Amino acid sequence: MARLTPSIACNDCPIRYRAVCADCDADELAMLERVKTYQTVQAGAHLASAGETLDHFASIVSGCATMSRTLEDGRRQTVGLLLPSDFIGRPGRAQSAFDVQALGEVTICRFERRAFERMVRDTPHIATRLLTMSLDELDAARDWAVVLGRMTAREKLAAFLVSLARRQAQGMGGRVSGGGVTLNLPLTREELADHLGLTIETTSRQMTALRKDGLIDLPQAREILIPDFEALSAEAGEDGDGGPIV
Amino acid sequence: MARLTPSIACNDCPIRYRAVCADCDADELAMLERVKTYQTVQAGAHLASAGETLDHFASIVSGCATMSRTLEDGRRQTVGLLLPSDFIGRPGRAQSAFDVQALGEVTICRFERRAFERMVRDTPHIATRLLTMSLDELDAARDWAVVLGRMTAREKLAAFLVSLARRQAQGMGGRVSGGGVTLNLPLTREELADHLGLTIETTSRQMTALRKDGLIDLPQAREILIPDFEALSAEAGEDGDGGPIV
DNA sequence: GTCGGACATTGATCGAGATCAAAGCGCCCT
DNA sequence: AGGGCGCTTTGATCTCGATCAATGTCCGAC
Repeated sequence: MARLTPSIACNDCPIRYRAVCADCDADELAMLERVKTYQTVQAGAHLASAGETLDHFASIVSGCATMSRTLEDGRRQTVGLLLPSDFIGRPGRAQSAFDVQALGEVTICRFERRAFERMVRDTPHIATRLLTMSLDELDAARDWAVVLGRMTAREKLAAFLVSLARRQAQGMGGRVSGGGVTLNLPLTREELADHLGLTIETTSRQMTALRKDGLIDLPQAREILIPDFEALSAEAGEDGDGGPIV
Repeated sequence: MARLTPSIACNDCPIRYRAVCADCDADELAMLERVKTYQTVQAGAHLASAGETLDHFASIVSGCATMSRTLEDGRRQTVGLLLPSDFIGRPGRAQSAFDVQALGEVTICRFERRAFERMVRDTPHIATRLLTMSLDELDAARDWAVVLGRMTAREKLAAFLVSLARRQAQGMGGRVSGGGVTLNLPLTREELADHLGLTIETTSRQMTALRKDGLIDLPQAREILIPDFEALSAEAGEDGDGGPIV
């Protein structure tokens, strides 16, 4: 499975700015500092809509958002989960290809479009970084296509929990202790189902099945404890190449 | 659905080099011309294997290849179809994330890795172009995830045929005449099934169903005639935003 | 020609997940 | 406390696509 690379993000957001700019002149980013604005939106708010023209880029500071498409008859598929430090917007594209919707309260850091693109143009290594980020997302999207196309409901759920655990551990949003991992599930069962390409009922049933089989514990519906990370990874059909959680 | 942008490709390959380099100094690409080599491989040949370290990039000159992953138990999912002018390899990544396999006889144009990356580094607008290409692929991968996650077998097949028709028309590999479109299907039913996330039997049955419903004609198993492109698009759940075939 | 093998179609049956329906559980509000 | 609402779980049944099995078609080798 793909590993994600640190995103472009702001200096005093609690994010991985240094990683981006270790080899970057402070001056080159000063411009961004001048135009950035913080914004906090409530659960359900649309950060972008498919086809909408955006005048800004953003990175997620806190909270969680989904990228999804809804078909005319109401079927919805989530194509990506955005966590803190993830980037919203596509350099060179004014239009969003998918809906981006806040799950809970979300704080983003916005950059005015023109300023951001000027910086990209004038700072070659930022362009390289953006390319790397895009390729990571591409790998992740294709990995997920394999899950959607060929895995069973149980495997889909296990694969999602494993990947979320890895990302939360990476972003320090989760706790790892003695082989056990605690996950805060930022999605409702419905949002989860939309990501897995399942119905809410099947998702709930598989969650119960994993619990009964001792692979996860559910102190609360939205809090998941993984006692044996390796065991859950095995359910996701991983042969171990995904690496440990930390 | 996503529109693809012309790829990086070689000068005298019958591809869209000019589009790439309209604003490019001939000198900047001369280096590539010196290191490029053509290679023709037979059906089934692996152009890359997941995890394998690649010392080159390539673009497809003729023929067709798939990007896929095979699970340990043999389940396979194709995550992308590579047609002439499509690019193989990921700048900045030495390893391939997926298997790339030739479907029929395939000719590629190879660029030595180091030379290519040097050119990317020294030619900012090439980096921008690569970013654009990656974002196109990202859109395409996410679009396909929606198909895999939420569409019925019939819709999946229709969606694939429509997108293949668009790409072949774009690449002049297909003929458009009086509303009717002829497609050369470069895939066997099995390869098609692996792309659609279905079995070979279901794929075949849906093909027959579309034929019986007059949406396609099948003079031969691998030749598909689309009498009414709009009608087939509608089967794919498109509301018309995908645009016409030409 | 006809043999053999790869590819494709069709039929019969099965089963995972969808659908329809009903509780159960938190939690806020009055 | 009790009512209402959103989220979750569980149960009963149905259906689409998978699976198992057979047959058909094309094409190249001999």
